[in-house]
Amino acid sequence: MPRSFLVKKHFNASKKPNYSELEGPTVFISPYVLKALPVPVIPEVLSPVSYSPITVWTASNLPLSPLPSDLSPISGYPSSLSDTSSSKDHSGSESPRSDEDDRTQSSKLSDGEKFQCGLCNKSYSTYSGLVKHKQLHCDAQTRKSFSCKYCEKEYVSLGALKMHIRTHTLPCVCKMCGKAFSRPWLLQGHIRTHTGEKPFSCPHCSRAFADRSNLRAHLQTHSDVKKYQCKNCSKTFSRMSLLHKHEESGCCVAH
DNA sequence: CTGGGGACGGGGCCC
DNA sequence: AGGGCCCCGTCCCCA
Repeated sequence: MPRSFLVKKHFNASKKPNYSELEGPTVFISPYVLKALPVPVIPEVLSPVSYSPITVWTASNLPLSPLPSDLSPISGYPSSLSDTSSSKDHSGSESPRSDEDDRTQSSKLSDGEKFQCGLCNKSYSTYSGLVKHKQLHCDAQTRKSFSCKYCEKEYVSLGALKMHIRTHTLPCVCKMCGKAFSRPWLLQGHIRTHTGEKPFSCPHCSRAFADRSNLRAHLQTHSDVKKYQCKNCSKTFSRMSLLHKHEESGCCVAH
């Protein structure tokens, strides 16, 4: 499954966004453009978008700290522990349990890791580490998700939601054509379409590409056995889209 | 119709 | 915690 589809899409994905209709803070990030253009550049600091007070979670109203009392696992636990949380957080996938179960499970473990998440069994040396984990992952999961106010997408973590919201606000604007992008590096890639810069060269031929993904796809054309293979006829393709076309056309085997 | 290139989206990882 | 980058992917267009 493509990672882009880890979230539900409720709109026609084939439509490209109408950038001009989307509003939000803008930031111009390309030093190249800054140097090249006589146009006045106003680098605005990317600030949180002000959202209307509705019930869905957004980047600005997420219950980061403290959690609502009905969600907070804090009661009954020491609050003065330093935050020396253990290894990186990891989203669990087990079946949800109640908050009370969580508190019961968040009990003392071994010497190094004393607090355990009741949902994914991940352990932390401090209670605050456990709280941070639960806020960003497991509590979010048991509460379904963080929902975007601009669309109906849902995310299991705050960071993912924040990143997604940028796809609505599109804060990175090309000074040459006005096109807007969600992330600075997307804008940088776009600027190469203006400058003609192609920093990604094929080691097998003289071609160069502005986009690393396009080079990767191109490299497939040099391979005898390509990455995407038809299950029916074993024919291989350089791109998944070509494989899909092949399969949809009926392949060479009757279904 | 097929294969390939161009442009771009988005989640995850790393610093 | 946030930004940059990587990787994987899609869509559109054209030869």
